[in-house]
Amino acid sequence: MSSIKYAKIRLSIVDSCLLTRISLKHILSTFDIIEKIKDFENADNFIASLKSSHIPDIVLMSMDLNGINGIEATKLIKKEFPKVKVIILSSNKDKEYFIASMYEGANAFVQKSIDHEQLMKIIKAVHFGAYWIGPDHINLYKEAFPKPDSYDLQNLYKKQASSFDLTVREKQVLKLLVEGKSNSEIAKEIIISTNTAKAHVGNILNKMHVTDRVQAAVIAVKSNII
Amino acid sequence: MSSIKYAKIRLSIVDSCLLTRISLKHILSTFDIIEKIKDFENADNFIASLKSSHIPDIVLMSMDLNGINGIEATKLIKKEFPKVKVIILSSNKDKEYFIASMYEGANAFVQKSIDHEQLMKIIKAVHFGAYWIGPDHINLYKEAFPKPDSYDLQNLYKKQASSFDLTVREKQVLKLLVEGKSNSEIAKEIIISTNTAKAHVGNILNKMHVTDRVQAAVIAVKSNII
DNA sequence: AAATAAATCACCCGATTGGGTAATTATTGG
DNA sequence: CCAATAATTACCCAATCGGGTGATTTATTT
Repeated sequence: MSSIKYAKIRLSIVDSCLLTRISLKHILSTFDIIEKIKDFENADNFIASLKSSHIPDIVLMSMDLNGINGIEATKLIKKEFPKVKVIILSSNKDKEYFIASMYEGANAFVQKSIDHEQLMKIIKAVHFGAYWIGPDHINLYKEAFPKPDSYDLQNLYKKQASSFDLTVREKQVLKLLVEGKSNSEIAKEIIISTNTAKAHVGNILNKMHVTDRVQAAVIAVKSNII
Repeated sequence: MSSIKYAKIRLSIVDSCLLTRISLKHILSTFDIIEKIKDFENADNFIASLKSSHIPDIVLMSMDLNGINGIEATKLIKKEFPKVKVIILSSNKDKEYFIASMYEGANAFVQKSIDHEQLMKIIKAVHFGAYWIGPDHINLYKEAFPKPDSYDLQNLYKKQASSFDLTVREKQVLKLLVEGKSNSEIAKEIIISTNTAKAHVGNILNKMHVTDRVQAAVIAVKSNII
């Protein structure tokens, strides 16, 4: 069987609870893919250690920590040591924890309730470059990406503005309208008369099938017609 | 060494190009983790095959196909057969392809330029449940998630509405305002007088530090104060 | 050359808005 | 219990808005 060779993995563990650190270290050290494991009781110490020398491939980072928490730690780590993969371990599956962790570039968001074999698989997948998102968060993950406007590969995210057939000038006016400018302010900005600005806005409302500028602005913002 | 055991993987390949299908099938079949490989020249045939019987664990789906494309196919597959993992193979690294694929629930978005060993690793990681996002798209991935408003675990996504200190009633009015309703329509909707609606709107404008309802609506939409 | 569309401006009119000021009634937190 | 806040309404006023209708100029297309 053509088995995949994994390079040895240098691991660090950051958790405020000593017993957790000891246990995790013990059980993970039985996998000889793991080269060495260092542990830290808080993120500050861990980050300080990165600066002095030993940079691990992966860090298992608990969410609740004394000092800076797992999310902020992820941000700092990814900023200065982007090669370090971060696996967030959370006992809380609060979706906001997940979303914020992902925003900061975490490679995995893992419930502490999983067993060590699963964790090991996740560590390997992450080491290879994968992201791991638990079943509880898959929907959030999907929703994080915008829905395509069509399934035509050429027009996946074709702005709806063009489907409204707004002219160049009208898009320009719409943009100012979205900024909350009045007709006369719009007029001043692009050097036309207030009457013309008014005419443009009227045409925009017609084309967008709405009856007032607030609706036009909301649709413009929601559908990214900048 | 405590090696991870992978269950055999049933694979399908969907690509319009016969040569690609043959070559891929040939090279992947040298990995005996792969149980059997079926191939299809378009997504319609593949999806039809799912309905008749043989459901694979993973499908390698080309983006450009005759008939429905890889993205739409992903949508249909995930809707009816959510257990099937979809790996999108694209020769084009257009970010819109990536984003749309991810929205539809693809498990990996892979450039066709990778080699078979890497592909195999990705297949394994995906089979376990991981997501794989290539280095070209990591930034897009990060940006897909909203930035936290703070690093306090209790207030990661505290809506800015509360920083505007809008009352419950005001938020209710703001919501209707965002829908493009006039003061009198708002009044009818929540059964208050037009004067009261007007007063609420005035207070909202003050609290949000804007001078007209369009700006309030735009800020509300952009900052998710629904 | 003719037709079409985009951009420009004017004038009218009734409805709506935003900014004040002021007052009444809960409700709630010290 | 008292002060503060929220929610309610009224009235006034100037400015703005949205809906018409109509007209001119300049490109672009046919």
